[in-house]
Amino acid sequence: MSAPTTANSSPSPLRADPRHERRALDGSLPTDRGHSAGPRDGESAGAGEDGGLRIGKVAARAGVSTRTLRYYEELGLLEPSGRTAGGERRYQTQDLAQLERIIELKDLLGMNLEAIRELLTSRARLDELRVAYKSHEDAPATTGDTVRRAILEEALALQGSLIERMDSKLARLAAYRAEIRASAEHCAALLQQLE
Amino acid sequence: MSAPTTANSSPSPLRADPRHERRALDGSLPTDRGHSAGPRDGESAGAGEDGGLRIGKVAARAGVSTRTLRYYEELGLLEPSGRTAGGERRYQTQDLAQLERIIELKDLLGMNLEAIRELLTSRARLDELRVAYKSHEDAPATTGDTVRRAILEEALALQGSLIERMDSKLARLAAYRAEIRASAEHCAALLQQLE
DNA sequence: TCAAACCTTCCCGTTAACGTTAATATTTTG
DNA sequence: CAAAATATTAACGTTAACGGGAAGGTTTGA
Repeated sequence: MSAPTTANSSPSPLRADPRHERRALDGSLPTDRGHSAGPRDGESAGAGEDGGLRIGKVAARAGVSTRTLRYYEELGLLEPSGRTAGGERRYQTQDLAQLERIIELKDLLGMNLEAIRELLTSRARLDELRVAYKSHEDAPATTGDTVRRAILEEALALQGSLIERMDSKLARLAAYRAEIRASAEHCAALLQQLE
Repeated sequence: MSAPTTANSSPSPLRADPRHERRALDGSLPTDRGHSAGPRDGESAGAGEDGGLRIGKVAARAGVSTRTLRYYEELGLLEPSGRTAGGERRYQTQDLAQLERIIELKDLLGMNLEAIRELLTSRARLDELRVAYKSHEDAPATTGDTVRRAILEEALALQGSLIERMDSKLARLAAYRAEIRASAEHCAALLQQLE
């Protein structure tokens, strides 16, 4: 039911990983997908070579409908990194990751899409902060420290509230589980007596 | 499609008599039964002394609307233990507990009301099973054991599936938390460096 | 090359879970 | 006991989160 291809090697969001060179939500991917003389098809038909995945493929992989993806885009939750000249959406790896997050937040925390959008906006903000942090890394300490501190503190606050939220849910879930568990053990004990 | 004439006074045939006292599950609301000399109003309004709580009070305590309570009743999720001669709903302690469960299941597990109804039906079934179990407690072991065993096994299966469900959710939630947590700690470390 | 498959943007429909209002009855309280 | 508060049923309205189809353009595989 879940995506089998769990390339779950997602690094910590705030980790300074230079490989992740994604700018802001500009989405200005070069629509020029020239046929360079290369391997013309990796292995899957639905996926463009380097242009990204088509919507149908993404939907199938994530177990949602194409309508859902377009809806998420309409709400500002998930924007494909690019489009073809003809206007087709092309999703890339980070878009898939984003979709995963959306689905997780929806299923796990039961958040509605608007709340998720806000949260993801915060998350995007964190990415921005990270970039900003890096860009101030070599600034003179006099002004740079102030900026860096502010950035980190904002990030910490964001994450703190998220964690708080999750902890609350975790605790309540655990309590509920314990309740059921106790009753189950009682049953089990009774069954034991019959042996 | 759905007939508007919802038989509101249809006692669930499968429902055990709800008058017996529940013993697990607190369901303990501040039973301010003490009307000693002092601030006399306390909560005189809304709560009948022994007839149970009126719908408005129950709704307020649970943080839902009266409409919601009636809706839950319409769906067969929550039926007040009694009614007044005039037809007003009167909720008792076990009804409040039931409402709590509904809300928990909705919020925590993100279940829809239909699924909750099924689950609660199962739970009611468990209560029945317990009653049946007790009533067979002094039956001759030849036939009694068979019945008891079947009862307990059904109960165990029900609880097992519930726990499984919760565990899955717990694990995923914990994983998600860890992810956020790691990034937060990275932030904290960076902040530390600035000191 | 060319049909099949897939995509695009509207736009209306659906379902769950209530909200809201209306017209009326009941309960509480001064 | 009468007013005020709260309740009842019934009916229609709303919102979120999509589903589904039409009319037409784009990509793709043979």
